[in-house]
Amino acid sequence: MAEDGLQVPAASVARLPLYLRCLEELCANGVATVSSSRLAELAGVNAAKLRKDLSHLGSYGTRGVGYEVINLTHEIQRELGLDEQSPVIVVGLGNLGQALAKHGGFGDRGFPIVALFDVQPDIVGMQIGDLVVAHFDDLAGIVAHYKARTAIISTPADAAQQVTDDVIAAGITSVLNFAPTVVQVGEGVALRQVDLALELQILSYYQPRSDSERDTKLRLSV
Amino acid sequence: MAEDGLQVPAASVARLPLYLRCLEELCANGVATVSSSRLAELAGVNAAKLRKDLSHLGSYGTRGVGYEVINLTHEIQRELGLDEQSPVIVVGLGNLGQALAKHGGFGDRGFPIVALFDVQPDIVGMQIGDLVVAHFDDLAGIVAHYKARTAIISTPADAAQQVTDDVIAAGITSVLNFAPTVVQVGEGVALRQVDLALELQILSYYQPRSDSERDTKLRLSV
DNA sequence: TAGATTGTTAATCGATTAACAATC
DNA sequence: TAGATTGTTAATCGATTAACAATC
Repeated sequence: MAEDGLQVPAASVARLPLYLRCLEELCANGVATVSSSRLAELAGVNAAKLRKDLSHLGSYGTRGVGYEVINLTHEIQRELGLDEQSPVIVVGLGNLGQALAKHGGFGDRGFPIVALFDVQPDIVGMQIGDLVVAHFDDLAGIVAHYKARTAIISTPADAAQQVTDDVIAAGITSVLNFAPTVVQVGEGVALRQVDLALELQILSYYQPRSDSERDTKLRLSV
Repeated sequence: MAEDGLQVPAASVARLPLYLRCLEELCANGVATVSSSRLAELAGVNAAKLRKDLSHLGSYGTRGVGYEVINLTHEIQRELGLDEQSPVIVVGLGNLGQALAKHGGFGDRGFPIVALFDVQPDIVGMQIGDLVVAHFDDLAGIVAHYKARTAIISTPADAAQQVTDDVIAAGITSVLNFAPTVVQVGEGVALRQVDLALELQILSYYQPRSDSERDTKLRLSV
């Protein structure tokens, strides 16, 4: 139960947004009630794991029936702290940063992008979507004005640590780093790192290879 | 030892590209030898974990000395199957797809993007970087021509499953899905899914909150 | 009631980490 | 040799899953 102050295990926390996405799709399709086995199928996970994950939030299902879609949606949103909108800033407006800034998926899910920052003279002042890129020197005032707590870092690797330090100094407490380098943050700051090329390198290991001396790791479907 | 055909644990596989990135940075800085504790520090992981991960590849360190940077780089590349370039296709050239297509980081790390596909009349024919967007109807021939085995899916959610099925039918065996929906693949196909907004929702849980009835989960640094 | 499905238990599995013998 | 660091052991920790009593 959330009221107990018990932590939800990290592996469960990482799956809750996935369930949320599936629930929202069910809701959009007019489905009112869903069983753990059906929701697990949609999310691509084991049904027992899903029930275990949900049990950390409390008992919101009905035995013999399932979960009420709208109710469970709200409980997961509450647990994740998605009750209110969280303004987000983006630092580094190269190709990826521009795409992230124009990407509607953040605002749709409670994370409106409110400000963009760069230092390049040819990028500062550029209009991207509804926003104009500000100079990184103006960070502190703008972050304070919007009460932004979350930053997306999409700078080159060699700038990422300094930018991270600076946004934290300006009041940011959640950092999503897309720069291909490890950044360090102190306690009290939440951090996730996404490296797009790294994902392809992980996939490479599982790619069936016949040319190598190693046995094929996955068989093609029968 | 890789020659034994023993599988490297999934958690270790997911970290090997991270070590690789750190090693390449060390190499660029002219560092010839590195200890597990230094490399672990750069990668942001525990040193014992790093040594355990590397032990699955074989014994490539020297006690009392450390690891030779170039040698270890090659061993990790070999283990991941990064010996040769892997041509990649991108399907769905919206904001994100365009950014991924222009993103130099893939080609730099052995994954040159060789073809782009969409179905929208205003996108097919568009030049993005060095490439022109092809129609998805021409998928099979182009995949065969480039011998592409890896696909990046950046379509809307409602198209992702059909696109995934089609690229697999065309010969793709590794799929990196950015569409915000779960896609299912059969055996013999490797799959990873990245949902950008989902990362922000996970961060939200760990964001210190004083307004909630729940205790703050992380303290601000002392 | 009978059928269905949750919430939880307990067993298993896999990942992490400190410690240290091996050894350069 | 003495100091340093790997590779591995073993203990611990956390995650997964099948099974089923509880119960709608």
